[in-house]
Amino acid sequence: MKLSDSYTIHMRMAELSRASGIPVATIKFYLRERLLPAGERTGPNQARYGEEHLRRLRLIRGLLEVGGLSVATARGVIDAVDSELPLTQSFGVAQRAVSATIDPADIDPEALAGIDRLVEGWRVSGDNPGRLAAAHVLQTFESLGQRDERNWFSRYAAAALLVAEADLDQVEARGSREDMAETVVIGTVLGDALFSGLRRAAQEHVSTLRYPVPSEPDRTPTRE
Amino acid sequence: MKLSDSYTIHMRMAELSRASGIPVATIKFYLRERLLPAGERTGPNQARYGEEHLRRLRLIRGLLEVGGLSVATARGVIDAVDSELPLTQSFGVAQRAVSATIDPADIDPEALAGIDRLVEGWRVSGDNPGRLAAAHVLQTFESLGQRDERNWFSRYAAAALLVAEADLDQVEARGSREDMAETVVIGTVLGDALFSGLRRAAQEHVSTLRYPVPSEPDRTPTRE
DNA sequence: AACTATCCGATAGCTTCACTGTCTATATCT
DNA sequence: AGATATAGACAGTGAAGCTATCGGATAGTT
Repeated sequence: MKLSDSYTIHMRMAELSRASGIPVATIKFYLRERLLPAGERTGPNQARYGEEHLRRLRLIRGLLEVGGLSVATARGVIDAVDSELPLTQSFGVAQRAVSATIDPADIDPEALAGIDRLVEGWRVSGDNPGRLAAAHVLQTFESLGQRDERNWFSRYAAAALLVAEADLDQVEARGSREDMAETVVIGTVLGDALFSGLRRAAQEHVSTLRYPVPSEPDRTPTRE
Repeated sequence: MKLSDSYTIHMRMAELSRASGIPVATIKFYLRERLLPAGERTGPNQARYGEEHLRRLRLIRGLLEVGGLSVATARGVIDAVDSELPLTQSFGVAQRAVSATIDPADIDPEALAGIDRLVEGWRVSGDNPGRLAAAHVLQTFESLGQRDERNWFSRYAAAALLVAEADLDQVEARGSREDMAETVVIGTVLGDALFSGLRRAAQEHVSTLRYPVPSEPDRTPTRE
């Protein structure tokens, strides 16, 4: 059992389960749902799994757990990684996957115009899912009486541009098309989560800087 | 119908439903779940609802639909708005609400250290939910073989700082404590969604700039 | 006062989702 | 040979977010 970790060329179901920490029944479920490709058949009711299945399982868990995707959505994303699509289309698929499908009809045209003003000069197509999603959020903000003070929203746009540039740089740093496609998908799905986490950490930081807690006996600058 | 919009001091259930676009059964459900406060009682089985209920319903739908919160989580967030907590604590509640509760035990200490390196110099407490969430994402990135190229992650951190400053500015621009608390909560929950949308629009923009589509007969710079 | 529409609150039911468990006929390990 | 494991089919489970129905009371109209 110790051995198998070093050269996991072939695994049977039980070992794949142990190695991934995912119950057998769940792996079978992912197989049924075509999230995980079938193993290499060695008989009518036998199959072997390899390193790639382990890797794929980690991707699946990442998309579901961290990215919060549904199984159906994750399948779409995974298909995009596997397909031979050009990179730009991989972006599109990944973006559509993480965006809730919004009917452009029930978005206030004024909110849409508001977003377009924010991203003035950007080359964004009309049906970009991010644009629609952002307009939907803007509409919600406004219906809740949150007005845009001190360029709140345009500072979001500026930050989003920085992140998008970082994303593209990261993608370019990968070698093959497959690696790039994988980075596009992982980056699109997990990047949202990473940013959210960092943003919340930054909120505490900025908040502590601006409103120091007076009573506390001089906290240390960082954690714990 | 047109009239009632102007002075909706008192509404009965049916009108609240019509005005909000939410089915009566669903409103009752929200009442049961204590997302929506009970109306003003006028008898043992009668109640009136006002402007504030309409407003609250919009908040609920925003949290659930746009923010993707669960009903249970939304209740926590709403309680935070209603409570008399100091602002700093409202942030904490809102942050905890949007972050999946992560057991610090099953986060690789190295991933945690990785995040701490990214946010070097920030005043972030050890149990900040964003810090843990970010570490979890980092760990997932690494398990998927995504290495940090060209300062990918630290550029996220820089952008997060920009956004957090914008957030705090927006909060300060509100007048009363209640308004500030509300902005904290709405901003924390919906801000994630707004950023994600803008990021995806920015991705298309940057991607189009870097890899212009050659065949297309010279697209116009912006939408449709 | 009668009649109809609506209300509240309780409870049960529905649908989707992501698993989880059971079963059978085979296959593999020892 | 006999214990254990496997693929695949299928039924079951539990949570979540509504949705529908009912009984008794009230509101508004006539």
